[in-house]
Amino acid sequence: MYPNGCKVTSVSTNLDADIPVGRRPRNRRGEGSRLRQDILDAAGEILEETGSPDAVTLRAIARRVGIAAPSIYAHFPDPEAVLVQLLIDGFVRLTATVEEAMDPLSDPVERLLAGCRAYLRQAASRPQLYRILFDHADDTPEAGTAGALSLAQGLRAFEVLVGAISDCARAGRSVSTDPFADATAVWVVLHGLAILPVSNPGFPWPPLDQLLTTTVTRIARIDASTSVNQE
Amino acid sequence: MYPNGCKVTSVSTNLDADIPVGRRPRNRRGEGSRLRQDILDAAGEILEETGSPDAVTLRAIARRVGIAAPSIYAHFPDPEAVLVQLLIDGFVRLTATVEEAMDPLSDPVERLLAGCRAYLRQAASRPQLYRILFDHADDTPEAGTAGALSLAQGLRAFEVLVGAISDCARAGRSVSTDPFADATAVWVVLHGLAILPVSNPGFPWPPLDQLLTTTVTRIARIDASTSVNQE
DNA sequence: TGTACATCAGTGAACGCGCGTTCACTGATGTAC
DNA sequence: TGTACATCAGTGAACGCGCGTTCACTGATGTAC
Repeated sequence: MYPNGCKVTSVSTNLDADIPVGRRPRNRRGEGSRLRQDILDAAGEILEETGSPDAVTLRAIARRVGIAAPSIYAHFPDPEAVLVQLLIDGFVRLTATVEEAMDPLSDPVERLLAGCRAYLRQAASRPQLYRILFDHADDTPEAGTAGALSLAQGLRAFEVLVGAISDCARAGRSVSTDPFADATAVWVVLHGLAILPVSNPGFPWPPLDQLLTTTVTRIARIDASTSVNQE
Repeated sequence: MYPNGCKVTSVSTNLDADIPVGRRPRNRRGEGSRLRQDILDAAGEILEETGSPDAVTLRAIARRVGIAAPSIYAHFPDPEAVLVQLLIDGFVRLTATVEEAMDPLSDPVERLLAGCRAYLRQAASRPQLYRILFDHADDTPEAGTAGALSLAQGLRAFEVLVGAISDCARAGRSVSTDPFADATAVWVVLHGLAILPVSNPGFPWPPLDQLLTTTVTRIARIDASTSVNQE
């Protein structure tokens, strides 16, 4: 929140309800864009704490960052734009994490499973953001900007998944005859595993990593004898 | 909206912005509880149209039903209670639909698949309600009341699913050794299939019913030769 | 090296809006006599 | 059969709140001379 590490020495008189604790030290000249990242961080925190995009208001962000609400207009045209940027960043991070996890591996089965695990790890790191990434219908206000990009990003990541299953089949490790349909099923499982344990913590979940491995292995029709992490 | 079928003859002067179109004819004595259902119906419509529980406000409901906002207090203590009732009803309907679809069938594989199809059909009939049923984290305000009930209802429906897979195994139609874990995986798939096609209509989905059948068959380890709807 | 000044980064007061909630009320419906 | 009256089903005005957005402003930072 205070990236330059300054302590706020003078205690705020706190007359304005919008600025409850201390005040953020102003940025040096040319460092105004730091506030932009602080705004995004604060918005992300609010989103994870409340789980509701509607709670990400200009004034809530301003309170958290320690600035006056109108200061946000210097960096974003309106609160919707903050949310859109949050979604875009989330999508980019998700696909980047999956690709980085798969890239260094050569064994096709391990590549597939590593990508799936990375997907769930990234989703779990910001569960509410992940949920909103996929749950909003496409006709939602933010779909115009973020929706188009998310589809493009998602399709790119999806091709990696299809490729991984194709590689398994080519290597004789899978008997899949329709890698695209099987990749779709894998994605469906990933989404369910990313959402349900978060929203239903009271359910007696079996070990999730084993559930993932077993299920993906069966869906992608990977020969049990050739895989390491078998049930 | 006008359950007794009366037409509103006098056009409202529309001075109050909360009552834009006509006015609802008042109920006869003893029929006050009709308004309760009208309120729930209106709230459900708002939820499906906006996709946001925050949009289900007292005043939005009142506008849609054609009453003054305070009239709702005669039937619900606050807007949260309307939403909670909506979620409870949704959960009851979901589990009832699944059980009704499975009940008349004797073949264990067909029972399992029919239950899964009924689950998706019911979810698709009110996609936003379904989403909110499962997506809200348990620490959300409405979790106190609806969360507990939803867990109980959900576990009951889940036992039906576990039983169906066990039946398949007992009948020699499945080689599943862990029906509980397999039922969990099937639920994960059902949730993904209920959510993703709605939120990502732009994705090139393969035929969903075939995707469901294939995936559930593989997860529950049902022998391909004994099942009818095989790929 | 000192000083006037432009600019950058952000402030504070104000507005109108929709919201939840309260309160006293109204007028049609049914009932007791 | 007629009439006074209790009750039911809902109204309308008002309040305080948090919100998005606007506007004129301020004061520290750096720069030109």
